[in-house]
Amino acid sequence: MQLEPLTLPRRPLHDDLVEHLRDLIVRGTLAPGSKVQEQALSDQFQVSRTPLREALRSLAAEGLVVLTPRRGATIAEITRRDLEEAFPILGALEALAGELACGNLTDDDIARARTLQAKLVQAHEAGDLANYSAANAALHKLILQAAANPLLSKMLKSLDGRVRRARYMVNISGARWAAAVAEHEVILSALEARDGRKLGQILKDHIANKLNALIGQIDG
Amino acid sequence: MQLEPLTLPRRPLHDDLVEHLRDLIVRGTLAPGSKVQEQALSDQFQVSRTPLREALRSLAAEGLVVLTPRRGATIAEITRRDLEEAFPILGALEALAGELACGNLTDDDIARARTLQAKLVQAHEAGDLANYSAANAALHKLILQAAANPLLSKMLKSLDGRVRRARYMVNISGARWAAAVAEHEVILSALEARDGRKLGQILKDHIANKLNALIGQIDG
DNA sequence: CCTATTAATTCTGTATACAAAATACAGATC
DNA sequence: GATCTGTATTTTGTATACAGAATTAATAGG
Repeated sequence: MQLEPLTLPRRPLHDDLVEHLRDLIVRGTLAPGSKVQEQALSDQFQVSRTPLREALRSLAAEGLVVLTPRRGATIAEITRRDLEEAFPILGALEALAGELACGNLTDDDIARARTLQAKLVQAHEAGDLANYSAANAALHKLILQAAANPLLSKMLKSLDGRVRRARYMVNISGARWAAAVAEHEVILSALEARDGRKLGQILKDHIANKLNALIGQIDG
Repeated sequence: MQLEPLTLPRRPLHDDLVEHLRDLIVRGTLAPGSKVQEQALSDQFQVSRTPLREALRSLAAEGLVVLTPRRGATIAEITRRDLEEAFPILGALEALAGELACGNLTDDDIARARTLQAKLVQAHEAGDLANYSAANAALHKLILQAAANPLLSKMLKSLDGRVRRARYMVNISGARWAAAVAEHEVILSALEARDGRKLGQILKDHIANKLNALIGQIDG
């Protein structure tokens, strides 16, 4: 008899390092622009430089660290220009995800989306940012799953990692929050109508508005 | 007096390896699905395993190789499903590039584009695939430069690497070639009109047609 | 006291070494 | 003859070692 693979927890060290470091970077613990001393970090994590260097290469591919030959690694800065470059791409890909999702959405998906939207509104009214973010993330995940394009999911996740750091730096304004909730209502209606083109356009605008809100806070 | 950095040619080995390996993979010399023995490859390139492994990590991030823990690296397969996932993304991003480009195109850019289009038509009539491809690539590059979004350029380059391998496997049909030339004429007219929305839509369709042509050849 | 040059130190890039896991192989058992 | 089990070999994962470049400290000269 054949047992299930059972996913034994034996994972390479550098994979753990990638996840841990990504978390530290996205959360801002490792500050943008700061130099990464390989020796220091590998000492701190109790590993040798070899797996650490491999992890840094992965993170460099994601754009979270910058590798300069013979000069080592630094945590990638996140400039206004970076955001202005990333957000239109994010918008285009979210729009694509929306369009693709509309072709696959089941009635059950839409019902779940409506439930999440209710939670989102409720969290907003309660001023509960944590639950709002959770519902928001769940909605995005639902759309991505319906889009059924793993490569698209992966690319969006990577892009999101780049810009998420900026959101950790600023706190959402009351006006922007209310506007976002309103936009989500429109998103839901397009979703329920399975109107791919409209959903795509709305998601694109939604992302563009996010960028403007962010930029307004980062520098006048 | 301070001399310019002068871009000394001292590049890390793994960067060279990345480029060389990418070339071998894209051209099909390293066949999809084949296992990559670290020792064997590092012996062949006369380097140690350390830089080779770092190069493999970079290529894994690009999606050209697949790393399985404790089981090593294999050259990524390129399935019909992979193409069906990658092309819509390629289309969305090319469309975005077109839209962005329209906002920045100078008269000189448009003049150069028209010249390239003429070369493209000429090469097609002469049956000169090499020059056609060159003109085609130059046109794409022109649009990307006008789009002025380095991140977008980088992502498109990476995506292109994924699908380019498939194009090395099949040869373009006469009908598809003629259609592509016709589509390029429409692209040019949208570009001359600086009609971003239209250009985006056309580029998207153009990519979708490419996918269909490819799929038709890979399997019926 | 400041600048320029040089020496010392630190850090990266690469090679090698070793441990553990995976694979291949051989013999044993049914 | 096929399958299972234990051993040998190969291969990956990680650590350490060493050479050379980059940075910093130190010293000499103005």
